[in-house]
Amino acid sequence: MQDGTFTLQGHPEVPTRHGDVFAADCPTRQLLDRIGDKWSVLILILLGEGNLRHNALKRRIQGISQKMLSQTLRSLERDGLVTRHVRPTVPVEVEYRITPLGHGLLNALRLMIDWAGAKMPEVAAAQAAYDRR
Amino acid sequence: MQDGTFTLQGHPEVPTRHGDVFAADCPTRQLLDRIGDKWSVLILILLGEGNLRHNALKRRIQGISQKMLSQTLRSLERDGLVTRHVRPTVPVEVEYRITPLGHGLLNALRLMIDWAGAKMPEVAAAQAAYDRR
DNA sequence: CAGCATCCATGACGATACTG
DNA sequence: CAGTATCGTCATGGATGCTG
Repeated sequence: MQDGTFTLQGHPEVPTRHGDVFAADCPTRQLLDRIGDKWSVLILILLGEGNLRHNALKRRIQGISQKMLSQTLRSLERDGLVTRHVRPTVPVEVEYRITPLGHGLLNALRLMIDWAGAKMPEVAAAQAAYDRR
Repeated sequence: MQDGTFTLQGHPEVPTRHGDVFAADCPTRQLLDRIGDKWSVLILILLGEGNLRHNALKRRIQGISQKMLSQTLRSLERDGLVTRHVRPTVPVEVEYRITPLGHGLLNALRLMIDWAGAKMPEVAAAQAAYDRR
């Protein structure tokens, strides 16, 4: 395990040897840099349910601009999380599919997504309490 | 479950009723808005290992500015994920602790963090392949 | 030690217009 | 239909200096 890497398997004991660097190349930070944006996870979730074409995605994700959809899809494709399939009809038909790697990520996100659904109200309550002091 | 909420428990079947809105108030999006920033998760991980004072955190997280550390800690405190404890010594001593809510989130992130450690190299490889075409 | 205030650079994102 | 190009706006975050 290189410096700046941590896996957080156990708990307190064995501080997982992240030296004291917690470097920018820490994988968790790299991942968050990619999926921490406004649309990536949403797109992954939708593609996890089935292949979709550009416009279908656009319709499902209300509020996304055409530019951000393209940009995010490219980024996901570049990261090997989705693939792009063109059928040379007229006009062209482009379908996006999630890759096994992308599906693995989606699985890893599942707990987080469920936690959000269950606990964000508590977070909102904490915020309200904080703000009202 | 309100519109725009999804939990992704099962899989394809039962598309989890997110209408077609996928609204901005979807809890996952809200959560990502908060932890998708540059430092929140890192701080949570460190505090998950034990209480730490301001400067201790600063030393552990190389590269964080004083401003961002303060700002992120406030945000986490506001969200009920960490608490701030002041000892009125001279000079003051401020310790930050993770809350049960924060610990729950950390648990929910564990899979994601582990995935990052295991699979980010694959992502990097995919990127390299994409860029070299 | 802990932390706020200020200034500034960068980039994320949205709106709009145009192309194969 | 599936994009690219361009422009403007705004938020994020870094650097610096000051305070109790």
